[in-house]
Amino acid sequence: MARRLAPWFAVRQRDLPWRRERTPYRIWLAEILLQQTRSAQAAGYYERFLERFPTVQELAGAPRQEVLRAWEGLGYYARARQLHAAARLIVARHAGEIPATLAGLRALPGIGPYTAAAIGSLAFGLPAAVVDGNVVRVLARLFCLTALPETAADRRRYQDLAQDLLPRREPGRHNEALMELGATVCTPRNPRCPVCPLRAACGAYARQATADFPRRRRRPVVPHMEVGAALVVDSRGRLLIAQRAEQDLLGGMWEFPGGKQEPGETMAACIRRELLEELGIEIEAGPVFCHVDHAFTHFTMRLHAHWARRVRGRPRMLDCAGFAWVPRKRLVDYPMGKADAVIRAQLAPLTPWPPAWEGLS
DNA sequence: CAATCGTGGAA
DNA sequence: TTTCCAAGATT
Repeated sequence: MARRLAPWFAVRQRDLPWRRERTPYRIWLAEILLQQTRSAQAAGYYERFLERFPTVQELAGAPRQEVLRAWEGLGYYARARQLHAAARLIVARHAGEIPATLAGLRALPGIGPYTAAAIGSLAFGLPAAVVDGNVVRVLARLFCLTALPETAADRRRYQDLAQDLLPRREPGRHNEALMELGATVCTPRNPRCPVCPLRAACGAYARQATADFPRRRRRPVVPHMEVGAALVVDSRGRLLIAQRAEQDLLGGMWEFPGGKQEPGETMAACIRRELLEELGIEIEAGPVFCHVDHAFTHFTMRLHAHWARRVRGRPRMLDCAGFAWVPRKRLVDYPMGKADAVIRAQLAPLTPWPPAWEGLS
């Protein structure tokens, strides 16, 4: 298998930014960026991130908000927080060197079984097999495996098989080739079997049953939420934004404050309640500015942005990690999730500013 | 183990 | 239009 894969990869591999100049830091960064993320989307972030944080020392020395800003729009923001925390650990405890052992890598935040094997093999030549979604799909088809990759026991079977198939020569190259095959040939739907270098050995291809492997689990129906957000504008045209708690969804990111609508509650009442709970201020909720539909992995939401003004009280950090009154043009300095970023973008071109909502200023 | 954690592209 | 799922980790 490795003998057929290597020459194919040598010729067919894509030109990706993290394949141009390989250092442990760059390999680490690329692997974190690529977790649950397509290479086409990760590529732009990789280059901008490296330009902003060329070394682990500069990453470690940066404020967390700057790191989140470089990550804005990519999702799974815990990756950015953990990358930053790991960089600080590497500088503080490893003399700025990325650990060169699987155990050392695994001990860093954000590095699990896959990423440890990927960095270990690609950066340090360690004989560790990677098992990602691509590898599972390729192996399931090659060997007609019916094991579902979701459970730990089945996961181990894929891991053991991949380890058995790993050549001693250039294990990193082999790992990369197997993933590349899954990404470009052995795709989830409509695999390009005619050009596959492993076609002759593929059980699923022999049975003409590639669509049956790997088996998949039904995805549960996701709930829907109606969420309100307040565009609280002060007399100088500044907007009130809040920072989400570390452990929450979109942890550490900024948002227009608000929250989930309760049953039987008007959106205006929802927004008033949420700002009282989160920031301890009384507001008056005004007209709708816009709404944004957004789909997360495990729920969908419609975010309703209402104009609002502060009636009583000063903001306090009751149920948030921070707050700020920010001029409209400075909003881009604060990392936001997609839905709030859409609202922010719609605010940007508004004239006049502040908007002429009766009673605003 | 099972749930949680984002976003976007492809079919 | 809807569904699937991507170089997974953490709790």
